[in-house]
Amino acid sequence: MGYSLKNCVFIDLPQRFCSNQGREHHTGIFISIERRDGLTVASIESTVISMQQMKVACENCSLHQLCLPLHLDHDAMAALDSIIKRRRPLQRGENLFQSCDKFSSIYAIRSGSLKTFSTTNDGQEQVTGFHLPGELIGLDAITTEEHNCTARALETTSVCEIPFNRLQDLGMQIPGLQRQLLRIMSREILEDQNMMIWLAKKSAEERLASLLLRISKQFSTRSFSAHEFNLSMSRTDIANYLGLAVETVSRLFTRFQVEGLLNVDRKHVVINDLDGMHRMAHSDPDCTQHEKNRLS
Amino acid sequence: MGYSLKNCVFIDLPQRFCSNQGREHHTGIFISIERRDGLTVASIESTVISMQQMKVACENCSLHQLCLPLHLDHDAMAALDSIIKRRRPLQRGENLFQSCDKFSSIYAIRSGSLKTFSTTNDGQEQVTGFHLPGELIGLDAITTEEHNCTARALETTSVCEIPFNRLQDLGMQIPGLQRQLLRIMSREILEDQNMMIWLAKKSAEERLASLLLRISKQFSTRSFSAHEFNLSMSRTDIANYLGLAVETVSRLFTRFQVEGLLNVDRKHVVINDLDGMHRMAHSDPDCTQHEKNRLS
DNA sequence: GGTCAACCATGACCCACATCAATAAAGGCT
DNA sequence: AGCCTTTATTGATGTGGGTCATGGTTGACC
Repeated sequence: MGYSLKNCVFIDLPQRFCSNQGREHHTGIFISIERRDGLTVASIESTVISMQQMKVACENCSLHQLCLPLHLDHDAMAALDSIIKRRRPLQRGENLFQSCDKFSSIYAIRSGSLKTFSTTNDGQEQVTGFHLPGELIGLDAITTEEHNCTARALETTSVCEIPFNRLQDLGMQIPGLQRQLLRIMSREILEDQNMMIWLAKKSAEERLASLLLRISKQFSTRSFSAHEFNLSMSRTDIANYLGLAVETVSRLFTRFQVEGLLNVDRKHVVINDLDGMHRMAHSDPDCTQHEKNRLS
Repeated sequence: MGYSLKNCVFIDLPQRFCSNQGREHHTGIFISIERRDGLTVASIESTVISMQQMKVACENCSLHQLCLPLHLDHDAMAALDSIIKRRRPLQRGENLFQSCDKFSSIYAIRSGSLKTFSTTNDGQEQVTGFHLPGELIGLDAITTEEHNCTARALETTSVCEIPFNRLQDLGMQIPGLQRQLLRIMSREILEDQNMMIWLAKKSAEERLASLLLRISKQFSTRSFSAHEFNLSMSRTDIANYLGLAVETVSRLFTRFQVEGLLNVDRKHVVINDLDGMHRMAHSDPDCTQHEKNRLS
């Protein structure tokens, strides 16, 4: 396993390392070195510097093509930047927002990962998604003006908070921003519908294979390895998300391993046979019909 | 069973009755009389008149509170009205749009009903939704600029076509329109996520009971009976939507009948025991957590 | 180092629902 | 009316994956 500096990313200083815990815009810089698979293997705390010096701006953010893919000029970018609140990172298990919280902002994930889940009235949880850097979450709360699910950090996670009202105001000024928002929400609808298809039609092995392929693809679009990564979520979360029992997920992992498709050691996954996984999934959930037509 | 004139609605003249089939804005008026349950029991063709005389305008439309619930002044409403294309009604089985069609418009359903379904790459269909008057469809195509599912009429169905680009232009002028669009899309995300919960967690009987309750609620918000209605979709569509086998759906209908919850004769459904149905569903899929908190 | 709590793996058993098959009823077409 | 296709119902049988139970790891904390 090789370590590479190209995967060195800048994230906010976790609160426990932070000298001024009280302030919302805390200062400090925390450099973490990530392995190709996204696991943080080392982290260095720098001299504490001011937020201004740090310049964690959308303009410099390697993810802005993912979260709001727009060609904005310097001024528009600065305007967008000015409304974004950067909060202290969440610890594993902390909630970004909870079901029934008043809706005021949407959030762009900068580093780490979260799960979103809602609770049915008979008390059971249903995981509705796993979210990686570059994704926007909280969009489902716009209608109700209250959050309908809880977002919980799966590891140390840092997000940009984007106040929705101010974003709306900005949308009247920056051409294309509104449309981009609609586009992102449209994509989310599409993804949820794809998810409905799996849940209604796919067998357990197809579901797990599809999920692993999707994670693999997400890592590779973020220029990590598509073959080797660490799952940040537990077996229980995976099972819940896929509508299966934990035991089934466990058995499937070992079966995939026996069949030589992958190696798995707890959270660490190495996919040996991507083609075989595709055959196992029997359909790529992220490859839409029109993409397929284009390819063929 | 009583017939009531309050349920008499105006719909477009089906093409086969229409004297000038070629033109997009055909002329003619077709009055259908509906029973409380929404079934068309009689229909009368009037003298052919011009579209201008007919004045099917948003302002007069009984559904505009459902499809774009906004308080617009006369001018804004007229502007909205001017971009809407009213096309000839679809016959049962006709497609409004198909997967891979270029996306240019969203559609508001005026009368009738449609199903949307997508096709997985191994050829099987998955019904992603049933849609009633007042709903907007086609929103999932904004990202890809191509439709990702097919919308097919379940009965004679009339829609308003809303060109998306012109709607976007209008959004820059009419305050609140953009936000309303976001709100509608947000609601769709929410509904899809609820659907994911059923599919992952609910038993067959819970799924069917939930669906029937949802349909009942939809009818009642459109001021039809919540107890008695006609299903416009086939058993196959229901089974497909719920991720079950047709046989299972059929058996469940008879079981619900034996248990005295409802009477069913082919497409005609009378719910005798709404409370019992709620108990059977064991959770109301449309009642979100925050609504529940408010109620308790 | 010891204890406790999560988390994960694996075997034995069983049931809800799919699948297969046969029949019946309804609707469309000539 | 008669024919044919589609749609719905019902029964018999099989199985995928849920449930229950046990034991093994790992990591946090004292």
